[in-house]
Amino acid sequence: MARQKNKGTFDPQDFLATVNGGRTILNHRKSDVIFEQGDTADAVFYIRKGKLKIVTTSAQGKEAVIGIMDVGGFFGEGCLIGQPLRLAAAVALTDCTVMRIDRATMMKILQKEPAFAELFTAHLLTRNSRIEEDLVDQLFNSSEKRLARILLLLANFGKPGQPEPVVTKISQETLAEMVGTTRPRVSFFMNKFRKLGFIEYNGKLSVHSSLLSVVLRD
Amino acid sequence: MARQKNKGTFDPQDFLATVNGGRTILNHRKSDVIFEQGDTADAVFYIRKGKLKIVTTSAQGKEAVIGIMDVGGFFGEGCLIGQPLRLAAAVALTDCTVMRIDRATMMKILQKEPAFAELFTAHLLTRNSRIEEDLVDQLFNSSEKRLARILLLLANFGKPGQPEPVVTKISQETLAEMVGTTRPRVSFFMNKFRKLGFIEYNGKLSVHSSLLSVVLRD
DNA sequence: TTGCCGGTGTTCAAAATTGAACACTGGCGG
DNA sequence: CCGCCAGTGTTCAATTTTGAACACCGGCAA
Repeated sequence: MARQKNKGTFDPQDFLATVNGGRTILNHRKSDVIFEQGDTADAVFYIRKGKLKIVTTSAQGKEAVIGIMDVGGFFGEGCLIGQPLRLAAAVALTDCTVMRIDRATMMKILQKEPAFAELFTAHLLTRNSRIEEDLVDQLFNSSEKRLARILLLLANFGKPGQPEPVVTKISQETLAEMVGTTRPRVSFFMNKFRKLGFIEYNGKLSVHSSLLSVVLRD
Repeated sequence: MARQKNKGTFDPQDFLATVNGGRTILNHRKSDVIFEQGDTADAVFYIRKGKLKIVTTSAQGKEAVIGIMDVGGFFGEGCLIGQPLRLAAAVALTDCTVMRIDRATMMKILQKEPAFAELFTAHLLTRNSRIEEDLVDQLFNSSEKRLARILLLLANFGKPGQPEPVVTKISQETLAEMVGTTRPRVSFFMNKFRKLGFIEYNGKLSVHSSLLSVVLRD
């Protein structure tokens, strides 16, 4: 079982690193599709390394990024409450390593191991509040502010470290999908931000804290 | 403690009905504010009776309804991951009875009682997928479709029962906040829907399943 | 009865956003 | 070297959305 040698204890981190009943480790290259919208949903995933995006495609073919998941995050949880199919695709943004956990295994372990359940609940709460913020952002703010916010978030603002926040290359197309607008709009505002000295970019992108003024003004 | 007489067992429903360490029952009248945006966040709430809305107000004074919570739902969970202040207000839509659970009590019980944790996790997952849907709706659909969707959801579509779905009175202003648009827009589309026979309303509102065509078309 | 008031129906110009188009760039494989 | 191509900068008309305004309709208290 998912139990360690020192019997009687349970370490979630160890559980999430060990291949065993119902758990497998998968390696993906950048841009790989981990699952596709419409696939049958019978497992939850945990990210051990890398970053990925969750993308939905509308009937008209428009795409929207509804989440960027990072190390330590879970995704594909919808299947735990009876969603039979994936409502969105998961696409690797970098090379990444994920652990796949069967739905049944996941449910069992959530019941049996409070320490694990706690970890998972914390993830859900965090994710919850992030989506709520995204929704509010969408409802209240112009695309200019939304873009500024996304750039700041990508640059890990709020987290310690990174005195000069740099984001790895990301296309305007993807930014547009994340912000919920069109590419020309992103291009327009990126240039505006650059002219104002809020960001710099040639190949890489660096975001200055002065960009905050865009989000905060008015 | 939160333990029943028949020692050794734990019934979440019973727990959520019994006043005891860290738990209190509160009764609210329609339109009462259960907590305000900016209040200190030190408790989670569980709805035993009634319906309420979660509302955020922007710096510019615009309001947005980011959730309608019903019997059996939790709200105010943000405090469990260190949000010190309420990011939104909770306002009763009907008379309602809620149980207030101290943050500390909630965290303890989540650790100690798997059955309760399971209930809570299920709530989080459901809420999660609903907000995601709301976000996607906002990103993809026009205000006309969004209004149609909200009306259908209010009429409890998807749930069994209600052959002729009727919604209790709700102002166009509130609808506008839920949909994320302006009141004139709501007025315009409501009349359009009425003319097309998708809805009826004098005092009460009834929603026909034919309204689905608006959401599905194109 | 009168006057107030919340909720509604409607209009309209201003502003934001879309979507499609076109030219330009730099890298990369052949 | 050349051609291809993804990503970018830019334009612009069409469409959607906003925000403010005004009139109308009950109900209800004075």
